[in-house]
Amino acid sequence: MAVGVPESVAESIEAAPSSTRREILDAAAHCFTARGYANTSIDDVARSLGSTKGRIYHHYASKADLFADVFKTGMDMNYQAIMPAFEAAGNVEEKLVRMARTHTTQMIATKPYQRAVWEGVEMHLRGSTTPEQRDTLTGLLAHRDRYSDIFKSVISECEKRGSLAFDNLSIANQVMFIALNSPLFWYSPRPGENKSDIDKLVDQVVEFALRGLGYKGEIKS
Amino acid sequence: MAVGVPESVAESIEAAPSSTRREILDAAAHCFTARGYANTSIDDVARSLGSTKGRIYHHYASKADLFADVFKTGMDMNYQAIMPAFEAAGNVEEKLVRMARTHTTQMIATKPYQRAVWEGVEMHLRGSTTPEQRDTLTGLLAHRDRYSDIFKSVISECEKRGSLAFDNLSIANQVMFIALNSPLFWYSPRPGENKSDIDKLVDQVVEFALRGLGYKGEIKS
DNA sequence: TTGACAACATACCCGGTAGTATGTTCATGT
DNA sequence: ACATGAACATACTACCGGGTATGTTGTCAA
Repeated sequence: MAVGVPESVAESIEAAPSSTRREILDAAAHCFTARGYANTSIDDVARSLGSTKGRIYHHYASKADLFADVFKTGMDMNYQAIMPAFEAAGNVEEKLVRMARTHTTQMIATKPYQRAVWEGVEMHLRGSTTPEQRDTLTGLLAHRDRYSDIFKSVISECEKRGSLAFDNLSIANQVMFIALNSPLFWYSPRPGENKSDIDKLVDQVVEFALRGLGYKGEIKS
Repeated sequence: MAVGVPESVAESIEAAPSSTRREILDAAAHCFTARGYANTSIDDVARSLGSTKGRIYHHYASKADLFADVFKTGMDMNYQAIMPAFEAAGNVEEKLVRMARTHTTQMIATKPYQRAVWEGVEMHLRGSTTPEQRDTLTGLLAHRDRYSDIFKSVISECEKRGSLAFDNLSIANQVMFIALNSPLFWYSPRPGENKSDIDKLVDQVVEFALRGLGYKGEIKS
């Protein structure tokens, strides 16, 4: 299996949303992470914007649509963050390390969006209420699966070259992602924290994940 | 810091609930994991029992109380599963391996309860609505923190002895737990699956987690 | 036999929330 | 100047779900 970016991925990454939509998205992402999707009312999002429902329903047909846009925006940000690391020169191991670091850094930098993505995945594992929501979520999940497959292919290459060691590729990929995503559940910004502090956190997480995959090499860049 | 079981832990582990309460708990745990706490109505739980609200509200004062009992029951099951591994003879490394295997096996065996525990932790990270709920959850979380501390102390011992290597103890513990808990998010029982299949899954997860902590020794028992 | 209580079922209330229907304001093209 | 539509705000409806108030049934002790 060749390591390549599916065309469908690049095509489905959309341009940055308009300023007002972005404002709504930011507020929605924060509310969703703060209270969860089900416990967040549209009025909550509107209140945190200093406006009313009308504004949101003017731009989104339903609460589910708003959530879907948060989800997709979060995933798009991940693609854009990861692609340079994926396309850069160097051997597969260096590529994996860079991708892992970028991904984890991204989880911290855009945490509200990424928690929405996480909750979206959980909602899909259950059965979302209406069939239409189901279809929308399935499309979004396919988007995420392609993202996951990019990592999967890189990991598989490394394993073939003997720089990683694990039993089952899918399980290894799953556990790795959960480890890399773990800051979503225990990180919250400290006052007076700088980029170097975050880099140290990322280093620890990435080292854990790659060691878990059986990596023996150096990780610090 | 000596490795020991706080007395408060042993005391707060309660006897198995009565048969009818256990029946309600099982149904509630399944509904909560299937649809999430917020999306699960008391009527849903009652319907899955073939009865009505009245039965549940006769045993529990509120939805929050029902959830709290699911949470506590799940944690109690964890304690009871882990204790033999914790108190058994052998060096700290063997103890850690056995505890990790037991914990992960437990995540799979009692998945509905453990997902409720997970959601309870997330609910606590956010701000649960009423102050009373908040207090109840805080008490439950303390229960869970003590459980986490048992692992933490064992890990710390191993690190002092040089059999583990990581930067920050708390972060290492967090990421390890999330890795060990990961089957909660990707495992679902297959038809015709036997204990040996599950053991293999557990082996992979535990190997990932301990390698992530810097463990170099053997893991298979 | 009966009183009392546990273990439910039934019927109802009511607050919150998604969604809608209808203003209102302002900018822009003609 | 005026029409038009985008971008909201306001007011309202309908429903769902947590919680309660009130039956109903069986059991068991005295």
